[in-house]
Amino acid sequence: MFKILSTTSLNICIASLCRVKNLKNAEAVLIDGIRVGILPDVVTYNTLIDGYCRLFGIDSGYSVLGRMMEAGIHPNVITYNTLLSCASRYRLLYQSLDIFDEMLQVGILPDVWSYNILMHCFFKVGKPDEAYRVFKDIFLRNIYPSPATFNIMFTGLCKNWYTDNALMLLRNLQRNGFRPELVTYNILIDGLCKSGKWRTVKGLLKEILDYGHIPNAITYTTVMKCCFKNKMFNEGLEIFSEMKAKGYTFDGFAYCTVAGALLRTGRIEEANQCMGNMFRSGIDLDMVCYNTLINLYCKEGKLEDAFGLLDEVEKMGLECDIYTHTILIDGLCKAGNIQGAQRHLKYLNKMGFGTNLVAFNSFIDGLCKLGQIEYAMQVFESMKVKDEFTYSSIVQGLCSAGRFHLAARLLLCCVRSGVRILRSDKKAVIRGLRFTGFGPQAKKVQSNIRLAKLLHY
DNA sequence: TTAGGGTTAG
Repeated sequence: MFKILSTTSLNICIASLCRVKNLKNAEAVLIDGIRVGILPDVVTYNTLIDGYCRLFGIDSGYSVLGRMMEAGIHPNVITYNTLLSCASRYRLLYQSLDIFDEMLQVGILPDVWSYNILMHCFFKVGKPDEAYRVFKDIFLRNIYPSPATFNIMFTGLCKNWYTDNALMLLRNLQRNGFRPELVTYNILIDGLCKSGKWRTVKGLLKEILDYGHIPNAITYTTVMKCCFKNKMFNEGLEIFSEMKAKGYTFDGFAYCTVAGALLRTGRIEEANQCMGNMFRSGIDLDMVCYNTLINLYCKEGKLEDAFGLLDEVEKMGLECDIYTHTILIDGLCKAGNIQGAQRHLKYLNKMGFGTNLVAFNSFIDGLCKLGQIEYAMQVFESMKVKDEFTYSSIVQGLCSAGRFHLAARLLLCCVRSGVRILRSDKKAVIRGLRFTGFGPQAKKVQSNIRLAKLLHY
């Protein structure tokens, strides 16, 4: 057992308990310490504030701050940054701004971390312009930026689809002597991959080497996923082999990327082999690995195994997430078990996951494929948010039911709102209208779609 | 105290 001899050892002990979310014991250690004359300091309380914030949210963090003040210990910049990062984690922008103000009011000067966290928060809530203002503010106030300042900026720009701006910023900074870290390149490569800018990615991969960086497991996984996305399957699998040879498959990331791509393209047997290799490699499996395994069982039609694994995972104390449940709902729909899927959708809601577009899309698709178009339409109309998947399933469902006019209306509505459609959906509607004797209408739909597309692009 | 890769639907 760890012996508490000083405030430092008290802090180390409390920090390790907070890390494993054991706040009860952390509090007990604090009381024991005080009893034997080892008094807590600002580090002790900052650690506790972080622990409470992570487990129970910002309000409980503030109540620890109250206790801290009662104990006569003054908060410092780290105390406020901890509260700030908690607010940012929950995307509470206005609370973040309040904390920033409060910090100034109590006479604590925000440091580069405070600005970094605030900038990150603006990006998270989809306000890149405001984030950029914070970024500029750092320089205007003569605060020395940290490497994270730039990386948060690049991540935010890429995640908000401003990859061109991110690249321009990189070039500007480089002209002023900025030397990008490997992390910076990984962020940009991921953003560019997701925007389909494969040629620029290739250029950056060369540049990494010019700077003397060695691409790591993250670089490889990012590029491998990009290959799969661009239907460059063999190239992706070659990268996977290279990763194995280099010892970069020490966790589940690469295996799950490969298995996910194989499952999406119907290569079930190969996905099975890939997951088997992951198992045999003896790496620690996390929730994403289990989700991929559950997905594999569902795709193989082994629903019992999928639910059995769900039970096992829960018994192990791992927390199932929105992916787990969506995979299961899709599995149930594909197996024709609509009632089961409906039950699971309700369960999802009960568990506080909120409405999930992907799960509802799976449900609508399941209903359409089973010919329950009336029910599918009811669900469709009740959905506030719809995307290309929702429209695609319902249009195909309506076509299968011979309701081509309604399918055409929805298809047009979809294109007019800027949502892209599959060529197969358009084909099904046009062909259906023609074959049922509505040739002129089919032509009109075709030209309307063309016009809507022109107006949008 | 902040930043990078993997898992869901047509």
